[in-house]
Amino acid sequence: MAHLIQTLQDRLAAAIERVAGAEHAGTDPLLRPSAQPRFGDYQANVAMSLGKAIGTPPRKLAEAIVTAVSWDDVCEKVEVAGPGFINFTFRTAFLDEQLAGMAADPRLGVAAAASPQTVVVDYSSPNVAKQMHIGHLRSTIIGDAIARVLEHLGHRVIRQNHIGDWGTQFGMLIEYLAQSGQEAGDELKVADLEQLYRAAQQRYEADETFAARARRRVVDLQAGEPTAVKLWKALVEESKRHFAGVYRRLGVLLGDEDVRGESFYNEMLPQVVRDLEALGLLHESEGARVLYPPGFRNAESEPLGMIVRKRDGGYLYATTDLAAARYRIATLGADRLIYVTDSRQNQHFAMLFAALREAGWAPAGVRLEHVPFGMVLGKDRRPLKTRSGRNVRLDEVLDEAVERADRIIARKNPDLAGPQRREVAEAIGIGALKYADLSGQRIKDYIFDWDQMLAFDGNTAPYLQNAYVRVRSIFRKGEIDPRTLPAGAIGIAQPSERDLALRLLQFPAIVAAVADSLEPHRLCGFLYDLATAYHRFYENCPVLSAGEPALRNSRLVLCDLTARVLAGGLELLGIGTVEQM
RNA sequence: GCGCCCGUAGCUCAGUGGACAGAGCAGCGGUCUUCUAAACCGCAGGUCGGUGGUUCGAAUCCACCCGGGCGUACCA
Repeated sequence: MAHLIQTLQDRLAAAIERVAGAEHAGTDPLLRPSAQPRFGDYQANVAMSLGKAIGTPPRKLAEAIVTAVSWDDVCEKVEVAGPGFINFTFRTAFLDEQLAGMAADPRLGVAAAASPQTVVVDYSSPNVAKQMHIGHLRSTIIGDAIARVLEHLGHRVIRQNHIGDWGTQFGMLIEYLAQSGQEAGDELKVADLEQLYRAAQQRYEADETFAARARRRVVDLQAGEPTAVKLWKALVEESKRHFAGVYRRLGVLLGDEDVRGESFYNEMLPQVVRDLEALGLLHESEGARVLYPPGFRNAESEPLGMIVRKRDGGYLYATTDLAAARYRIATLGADRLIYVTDSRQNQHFAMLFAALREAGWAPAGVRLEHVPFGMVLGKDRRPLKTRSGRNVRLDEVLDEAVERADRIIARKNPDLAGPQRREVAEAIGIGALKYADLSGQRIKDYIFDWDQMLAFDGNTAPYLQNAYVRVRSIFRKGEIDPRTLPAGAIGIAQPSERDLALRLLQFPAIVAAVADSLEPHRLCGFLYDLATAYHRFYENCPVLSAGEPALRNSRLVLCDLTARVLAGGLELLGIGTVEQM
């Protein structure tokens, strides 16, 4: 079933073609929700811009568009106003019908993509042998939301957790483990990875003999020497267990099968360089092999290059990223590559994409996208750190989120206790944390503020979760199973019902917009507006005591639809709901 | 220096080239014998960093400037 915006859009396209000719058939009708109720439900602004282009007075063109096709089945009123706005007011019966269709649809009107794509989403990417910290939060949460949305739309989503499991730092870690009696083959038990890392680093800096042995271990590892490899593998395995624990708690859909670390591409690196050589794209600079994508300048305004092979023959992240992208396109069959990393890597990805195009490894049809995001700042507007200046550990952040949520629930709803309260605290705390990260424009830095993210007012997860709870509480109180409701029972009677209906019907378009823009905050904004519309409805429209059975049924269906969109929308963001809070 | 990003109410943030710029918090004032008041309603609060430009129309697009952040090859 075409959703209502699509219906209007299609009809506008037909009208424009009839009035302005086939060459303007594809013109965007500039359909928007109306700025004010007196301008109807939706407005099309196409007449002003198109009128100018084809030399017809906008008002005249608007009137021609209005009379070119019939709107009667959809709109009770179509008016031309001001300089050439076309204002549409839907027929209530049409809205009823649309809502009924949405209510009967398990996908809530969100159609699966007509031509599914293979999309690789690269996100999270923590480092082996280190605790996950606050710096991994945004990539993990935003990337997961994006992957969920694309998957829901029927795309084949391949998650890639590009963990940092390779590099010279493993020399000191291996040497440290070996010296502390860790036997190759033992399962590694490292309670605190961060501590191990620091200890190894300290030793490396203080002890020259140790450092020399550590460097030797790097060579061993690269050569596949069994002891070095075993210890390295043990480190990777322990780290993956740590990551999995954090992901489970965060409700992030990254599993072991999604882990494809830097080491995976090792054996491809020489070939990458050879192929770039063969393409004539590499130049010599101070002993390194360098690719210069056009348009990049360094501090001295000389061409800025990507080093793909160091003077000493080693490879860098640029080489690995090239190999990974090529693998994802050629082997995994990706139509779209998405990288969710902080905005500081903007230039790196711009160069990487330019290089991929230049090498012909990313054909024109493949979409390459960096999804940049800003930093997490403390209230002092400086990057968030602990008092001692260290990175804030993610598991500590999660604990604190749940603790704080638990305290709030204990205060506000003393009836809730025991394991149920714990479960609710988990959903509220983690949800609040994730939502705070998702609800603003991702490119901006955001200020990490417990009180704000856990507030039950404003654009927060608890507010949305509470709106859901309030809906569900109606069904509990009325002892009604929403599945037994007749979906077709909707009959809008009140203005606040109509506002709620229009809001609900936007859901499919919003999900599509998020999939295209990769901006989850749009979905957040929508859910917040929906919850607000529901609360107004809730104030004005008694449900259980609605009197007439038809009205009561209609409102119950509206309630259920609201609950399903709220829960479904939050689910797309990776945030859970609870029945009571 | 060059490049990228940010600048909207006291604070935290929305805002798709369209009609008088919107929320939440904080402030002031209302509304619970009635489905969770964890809510709702109202009042007050703005040279949309600045100056030009494009446009019938600019917070939104362009140029320059002012603030702030980040990047600027042998880490990732």
